[in-house]
Amino acid sequence: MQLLLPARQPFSLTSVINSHGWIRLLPFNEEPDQGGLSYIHQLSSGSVVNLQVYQAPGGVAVNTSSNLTAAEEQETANKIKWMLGLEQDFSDFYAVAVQEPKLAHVVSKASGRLLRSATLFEDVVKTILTTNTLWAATKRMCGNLISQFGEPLPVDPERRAFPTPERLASSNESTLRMETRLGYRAPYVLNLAKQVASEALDLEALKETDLPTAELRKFLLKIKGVGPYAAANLLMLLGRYDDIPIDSWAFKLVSHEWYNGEPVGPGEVKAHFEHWGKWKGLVYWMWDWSYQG
DNA sequence: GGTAGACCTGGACGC
DNA sequence: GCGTCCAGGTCTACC
Repeated sequence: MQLLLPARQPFSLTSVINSHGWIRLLPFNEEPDQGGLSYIHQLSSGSVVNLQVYQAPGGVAVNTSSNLTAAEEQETANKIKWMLGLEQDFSDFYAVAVQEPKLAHVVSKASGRLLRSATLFEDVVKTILTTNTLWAATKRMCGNLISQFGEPLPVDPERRAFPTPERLASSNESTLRMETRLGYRAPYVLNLAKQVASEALDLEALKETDLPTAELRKFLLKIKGVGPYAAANLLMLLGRYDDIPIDSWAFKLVSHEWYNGEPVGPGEVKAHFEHWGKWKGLVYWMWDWSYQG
């Protein structure tokens, strides 16, 4: 079956897909032939579906691998709206970005939306998996989590959904450490899964919270395994752009852009984006860096 | 609040 | 093939 979902204009599915590396982490997949994406998702009913998303006039078309009940259809629509930021308004950002040549592409490509997972739990776990490691290892760890704990897609059991907090909470640190190869991150992921599964931690509520960004950042920093970089990354995914996810790559970019390759620290990175105010994180993310490493 | 060392994996490199 | 070094953020202990 197919759902048609409107998007606040301007909207570009290609820009969302290319917004960062999430598209290369399972259970996302690119659908290069048709310029879309697919995502294996376990609905709250327990059903596992393949959601194929394509650009359509005024928004996106979502093809599902099986027929959905009315409740499942509504849940799917809500998830896709969140994942693609269909209702996000970037007109204020475009108004300031158009004045900066390094951001000219943002307006012409309708960029700004960042690809999100269906649940904040999945995004927090994936963010933890990006820390202190190389991208190839992040992909491997994420793939291991899904292959070992994710529910299979009935029509193609090789493809699986991201594991639920309940499923991961029923695992143990040794398995996550040694078999899933999460290393020292294993207790962080297990602890997070247990907190979410027991409802001691309601991550989904953070999607709608009106907490000031500083308070939200403090909240995220209380999660074991989430430090300054991970918190800033998650704030970006939550639509809060007044913090910059500063990692070692940020130092290289800023060093090359403004310091002729000389070593820089967090202070220099922040200094170059401070005047962008509430948009500084997005400006950093969308900046037209010529440095490729 | 700031700093040092440990954590863990895998790629690069030298032998 | 083996051993060593290094990169990559966060945690804890300590000052």
